[in-house]
Amino acid sequence: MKQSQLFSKTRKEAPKDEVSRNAQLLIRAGYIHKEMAGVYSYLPLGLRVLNKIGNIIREEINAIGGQEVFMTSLQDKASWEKTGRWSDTVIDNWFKTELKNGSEVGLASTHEEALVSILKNYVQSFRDLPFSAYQIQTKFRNEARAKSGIMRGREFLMKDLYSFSRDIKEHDAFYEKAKLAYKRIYERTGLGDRTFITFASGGSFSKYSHEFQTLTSAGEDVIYLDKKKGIAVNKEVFVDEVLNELGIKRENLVEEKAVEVGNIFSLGTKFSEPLELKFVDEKGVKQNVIMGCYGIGLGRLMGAVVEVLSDADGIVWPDAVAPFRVHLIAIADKAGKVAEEATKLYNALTEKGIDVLYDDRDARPGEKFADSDLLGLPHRVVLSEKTLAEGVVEYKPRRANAVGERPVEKITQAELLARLSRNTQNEKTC
RNA sequence: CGGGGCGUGGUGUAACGGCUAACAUUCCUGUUUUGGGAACAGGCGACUCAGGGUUCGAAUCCCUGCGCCCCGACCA
Repeated sequence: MKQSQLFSKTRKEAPKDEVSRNAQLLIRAGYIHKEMAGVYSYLPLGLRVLNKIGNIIREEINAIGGQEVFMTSLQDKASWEKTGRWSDTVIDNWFKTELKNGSEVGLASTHEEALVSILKNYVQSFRDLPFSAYQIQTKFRNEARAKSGIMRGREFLMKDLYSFSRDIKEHDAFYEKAKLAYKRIYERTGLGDRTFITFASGGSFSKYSHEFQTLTSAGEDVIYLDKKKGIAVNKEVFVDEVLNELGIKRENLVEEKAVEVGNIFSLGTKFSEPLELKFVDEKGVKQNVIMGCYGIGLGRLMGAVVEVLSDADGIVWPDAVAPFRVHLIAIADKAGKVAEEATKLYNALTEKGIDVLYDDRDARPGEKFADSDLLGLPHRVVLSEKTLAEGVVEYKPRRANAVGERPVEKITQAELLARLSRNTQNEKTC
């Protein structure tokens, strides 16, 4: 992509009403647009990040057998009444609206009812189980107070996975697989070393649910982390009884602020029973299906990455989620030779399947570098009269640096290509 | 939903109740310039969130509504 064509623009100042770091940086860098409180549009750069995150999630969920579906946002009142969740006192953040004929519909905040209703047509026998389905879809939640930029909105993309098992043993096995898939997702999106599985309150069916909490001061949750064991306890279940049960010692815990970037939950028969999702077992006996649900908010995950991976100059995207991997910057000369060479390199990289944002704008170097830091693409390559004369390119990784520190390497184009393709391979195997 | 704060060009700010609402930035034109947000010249862009009221006169004071932000509660 040539930056001169990009539908986006950077700005020096963030809107004054935007306080959260993630929204400030993402707006300044032109990734998102705020439509109203808690409601954000994604511009081309932001959408690319969202799609990369979505695809990582897809790969990992597909790998444990999840099948992708796409359900509706408009929800039928009847099935929600059966589970007792239509009431505004039970779910206080409903968005509801009306059809022309006067009947009420809801805007989905989650999809247990919807998917179970579908499955009644497809699950009859023990032979139809186990299986799991997921989607990446817009959720609507009428939050009393939106905040934290894209980390807590009223409309947001969520990956929601639902599992359907014959018995608890089968459910538990899948639940453990889901845990591992989640772990890989956070590793691949760059949050691995500061994201911890966290025990949180469960429900009527299981004592605990598990959250994935990423340490950041921007988070809303308080957790108690055992760094050695790599597990944590949410404040909501932080009592001696729980600690004893989990074999965690109070003195090994540190209190941390964190953001919940994922949640997995054993549902038991909470939904299958009222909605009558049953199957006939080997003995011909009708049984309720055992369910689990597993959520990840894509925008929240993206916001968390920005919160955690950014510095004074801007965002520092990990390779796997950056909108483009390479930022190619041409510092133009009068003769136009640099632009010519940069275009060639841009084409060469693009042909190799490497995402490049090519800053071909007629702007001064300072502006280009400042924009580049703000956008946060992981690999910066600079071409100028100087580098042309030396037969090299300048390479600088966009990692968090000390203020004023700008380490630069001079390498040949061949070496650059080799490095970038090496990184691609690492990505695939990790 | 309780408490507090705030609404002025795209963005950030200014303006005693009193001239044509100012400055910076962005944007446009031109000259010059090209390694960390260049300089100069010219220009576009706001009936000051909406509606009412007070006043000779309102961005400014008062009322109502709407919106935004913060703290708290909530987050199935």
